[in-house]
Amino acid sequence: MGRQPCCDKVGLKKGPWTAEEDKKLISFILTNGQYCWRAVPKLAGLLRCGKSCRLRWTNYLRPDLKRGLLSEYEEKMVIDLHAQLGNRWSKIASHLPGRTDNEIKNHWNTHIKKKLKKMGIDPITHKPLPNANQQIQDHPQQEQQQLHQPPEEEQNYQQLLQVDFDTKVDRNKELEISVESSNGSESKEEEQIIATPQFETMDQLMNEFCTDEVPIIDPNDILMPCAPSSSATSTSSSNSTTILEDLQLPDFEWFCDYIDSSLSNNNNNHEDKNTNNSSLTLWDDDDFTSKINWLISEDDDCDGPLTQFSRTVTDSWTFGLF
DNA sequence: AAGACGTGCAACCGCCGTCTG
DNA sequence: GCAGACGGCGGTTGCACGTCT
Repeated sequence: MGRQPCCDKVGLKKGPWTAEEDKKLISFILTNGQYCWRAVPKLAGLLRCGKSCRLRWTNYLRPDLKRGLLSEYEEKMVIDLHAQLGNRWSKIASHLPGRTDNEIKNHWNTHIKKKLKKMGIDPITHKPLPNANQQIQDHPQQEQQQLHQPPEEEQNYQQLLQVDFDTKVDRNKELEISVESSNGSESKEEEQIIATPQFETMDQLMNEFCTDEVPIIDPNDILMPCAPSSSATSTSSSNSTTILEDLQLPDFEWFCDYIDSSLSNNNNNHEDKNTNNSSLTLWDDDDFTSKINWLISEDDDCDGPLTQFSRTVTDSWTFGLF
């Protein structure tokens, strides 16, 4: 006999999640943490299968997620990592704190692919498209010349991938990403990939990550304000800065202080949490839970922001808050 | 103004390796 | 050891929204 089925799949709801369902899922995980997705729907009062709950949580509700379009820096990383790893989106995502594999996959398919094709680069092989090769065969003299002078599109591609080192250093200072050194569990193939990055400027960058581990995010990262999205979708392009100001939300410092004191007061917990997900440190504190309860409050007399504003608006700032 | 078309993204589907009873 | 569920992953779909005609 194997395990019990995760759900009977009868009468389960599908399709987009409602704010109500989100609240239930958030409340449940805040209270119980994430341990057994099979049990989550029943215990949380959701007519969803555990898989759907897990997906919703990891791709959308997780507090350490960044929202909005990928930055130029992140996009460069995605392109380079894709050149090395292929469509292994989860691996790629593990190098980009706060980004999900789904998000990166979507961004690749909708933005980067087109960008590369426009530049004459095959998004699969990361090499010039066959047309360019054909031209080389037709004009061998040009080929010789191109050995010394890469074609324009390739130069553009290199420029696209050329991460400004100063920017990178500043960015890393800003993020202060905790890096776990590779423990040798990686496959040799992947070690080779990481050890010999395609682009020199990515070399140090790649060595700072363990490919299989999601980089531990400094709590301060989670607090970074969401950059106003330039997405075409109206829902995600709301001006979060203005909204934050309008809301007069409490200073984010309380959360930094909370994390700092929490971690310094309990080293053992810190270690345990690090092995899991730094964001999960949130769930253990009653005070924090009460704050979240306030955020998602349904009380008519004292509505939390999540109930006061439309979902699209809250999306843009709650994650910044976290 | 309205229908057609294009775009972006959340969510689903199905496969696979791992784990459990 | 085995059957079957779990969790993770990548591919795909469907819908909402924006733009074009």
